[in-house]
Amino acid sequence: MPLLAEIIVDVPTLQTNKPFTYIVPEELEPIITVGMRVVVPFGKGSRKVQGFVVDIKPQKFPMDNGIEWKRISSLMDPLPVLTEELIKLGKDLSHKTFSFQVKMYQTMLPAVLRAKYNKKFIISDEVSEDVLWNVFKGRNEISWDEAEESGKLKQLIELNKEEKVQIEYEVTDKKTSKKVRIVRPLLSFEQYEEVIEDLPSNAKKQKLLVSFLQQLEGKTASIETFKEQSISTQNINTGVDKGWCKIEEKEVYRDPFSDTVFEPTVALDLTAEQSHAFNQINQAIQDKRSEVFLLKGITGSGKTEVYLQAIAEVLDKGLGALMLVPEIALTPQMVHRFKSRFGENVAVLHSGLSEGEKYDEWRKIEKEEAKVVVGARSSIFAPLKNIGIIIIDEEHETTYKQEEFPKYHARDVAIWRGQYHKCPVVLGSATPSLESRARATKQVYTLLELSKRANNQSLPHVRLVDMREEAKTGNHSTFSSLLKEELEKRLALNEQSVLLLNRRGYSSFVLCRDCGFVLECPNCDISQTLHMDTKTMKCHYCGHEEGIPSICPSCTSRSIRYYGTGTQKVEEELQALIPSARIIRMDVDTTRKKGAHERLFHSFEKREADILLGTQMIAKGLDFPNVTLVGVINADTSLGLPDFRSAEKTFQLLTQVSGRSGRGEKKGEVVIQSYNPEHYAIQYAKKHDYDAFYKREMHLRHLSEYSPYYFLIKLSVSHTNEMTAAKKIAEYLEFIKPVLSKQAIVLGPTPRSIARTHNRYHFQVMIKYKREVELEQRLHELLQSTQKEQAKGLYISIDYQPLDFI
DNA sequence: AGCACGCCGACT
DNA sequence: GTCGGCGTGCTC
Repeated sequence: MPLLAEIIVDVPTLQTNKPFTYIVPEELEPIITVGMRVVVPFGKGSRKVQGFVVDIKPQKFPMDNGIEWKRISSLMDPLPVLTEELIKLGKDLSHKTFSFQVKMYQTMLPAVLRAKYNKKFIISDEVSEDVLWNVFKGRNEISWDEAEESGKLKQLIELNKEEKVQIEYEVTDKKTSKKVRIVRPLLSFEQYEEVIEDLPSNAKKQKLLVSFLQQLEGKTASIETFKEQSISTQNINTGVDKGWCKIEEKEVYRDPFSDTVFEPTVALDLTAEQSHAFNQINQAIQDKRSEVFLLKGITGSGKTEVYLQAIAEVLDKGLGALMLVPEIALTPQMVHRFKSRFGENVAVLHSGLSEGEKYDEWRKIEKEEAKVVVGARSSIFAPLKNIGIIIIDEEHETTYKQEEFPKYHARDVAIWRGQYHKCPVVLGSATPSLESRARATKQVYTLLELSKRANNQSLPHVRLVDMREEAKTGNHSTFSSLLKEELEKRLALNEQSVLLLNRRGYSSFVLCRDCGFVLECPNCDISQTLHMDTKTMKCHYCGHEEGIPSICPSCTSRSIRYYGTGTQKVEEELQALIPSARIIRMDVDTTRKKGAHERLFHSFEKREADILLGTQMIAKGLDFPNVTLVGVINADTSLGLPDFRSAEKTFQLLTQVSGRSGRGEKKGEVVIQSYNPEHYAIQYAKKHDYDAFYKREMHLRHLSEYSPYYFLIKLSVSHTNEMTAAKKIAEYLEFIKPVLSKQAIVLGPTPRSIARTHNRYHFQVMIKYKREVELEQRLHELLQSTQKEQAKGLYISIDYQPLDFI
């Protein structure tokens, strides 16, 4: 009985976002498996496209509803690249995130497995001598691109109509494996003995070769090792000719860490708190329970050691472990700790690797050669077959939500996979997101707390500097006298300092230099953004607009102006202020090159500099024992963002960066400069009081009806014509409104902050809601019913639980 | 996405 | 009269 395969084709449109049925050719029947990539003919011209096999079933009836099935052309993989789990996950996620199923599968796989399409012309009938030589250059095929370049495209299309040449579609991928050439000895020890005896005495190189082959005792060795013995490839070739050995190709993995030595480490003794957390997690591992834990541990409390020991338990049971970090390039120390503890069993996936390196790491996981995966967001799709634990470190980080389509959140995926594998999910953070903390209060998650630092060192002492006061005393520089003094003190003591330049988002807003006032929207309680194009202040939520104030509405001062600072400028100022200081600057400019992060961090670690000056990227999980001072140059920038999470983000950032101080023997200090030192986010960060901040912020979120009390959906529309875009979004809103309950709150429609990009006008609507049973379905209907308009240049996008509003 | 079918304007 | 414009609809 013939087999049928259900296939998701690589045609990202709504109409094709479902499986298509194909006949499995007889010769493929024994090898085809669900999860493989295939090449299938698709559409009128039966052009070849890539597809994913999502189901295989026997053909029960000759042809059920009059559809004539086509046959699969070929397989692209010898083994499946997607597991049944990932196929199901991709389907669920595409629905949840309003994106196409193929796109989901493509994001799950390394980029080299993405299809590459080639169009080419093939001679199928006799052609004239002129065509053969001038168009095809003597060959019997020519690629579309080549034909286009040489200007022969028209002629070829003509020939195609005459059926003299055919157009063919080729599907390939960029997959490459790195191969090394190895030498295999072919004779026995005794036989080599004889060969040596028979060699003429002047054949020195050959003698060397034969005795080396003899030493190998039948094992293979790379050509490189022969070269080390000063045996050239040519010498080996002579050996091949004489039948002493042969050259073979062997696949090797590109190892991005090949030149790093990892000293093995053993489990450390756990503190009482750590043990308690570990036992709870371990219980879930042993019971195979899909419990979600929120591990809230202050900076330096040893969360990583708890992760490591939990993973060790998982490995003991023969299962795999998945560990997510915000961005590996920024946390080389974390990778180091994992490699040191679990050695070869660790696969690392992050954006700093080349496509080939990523593919090799991915294959190690697929072949179950590595059971511990450490990586950034997309590693949540690692093809581990039996997962025993999933950990998301720094769970509050926004990098876990992908900003492009498909807009998935790694935390949601983690929980999905945790349920599938019946394993615990651990969300770790010193400053959990309000959403997660609230879920812990409602006992959806289990809260585990680490309130003491592992080295028993107390948290650093934090001092606030009121920059308004500083200005009054005539100091208009970026550095307060206290911060300058403290920096000089560290220099004298030969201790190190970390300076944070807060540039989150660097959205422009106005701030009063005398009283710290930031202009807020009267309707939305978030700061308004400066728009130089229209010379107005705008609210990104509701579209409220007003003039740029020239006098501070709060204190009538004239010092109200645009606020922002660049790293390079600060570095120059700092160097002028303390000429003897050795400074490392870390920002997008100095870290653009591959491996630059590691190099700079390493240099700082070796004490080649006194001060590490950088943006957000220096705030995360770094552990430098010699750092005793952390300075925050401008705590306010992140407060001024037009985002209801700006206080939360500021609190998190200040807490994270403060935690970099005093991790060694010596006690740490923190100096925070601010124009708003009385702001609760800054005050609670100073006191290291997460719980108080949480209570206060939850109260405010409740009052202003934001997350976690309300969910959010963002609908955006864009068009080259401003009127069309505006009209359409209003129309779509009218379509959605009837299914909304009275509880739902609609904000907008409003033009987007950068209202026009790429000559398109953008409008958006936010819907805040608690429970809307029909909303998701209605939005899918909206996408379905607007296909014609979408084809005509109207873009519609839906962002489920967006993290930003800009 | 890409290809065919189909119904209106300027041409051998 | 036709060649070809791209609007519309479908792809196992």
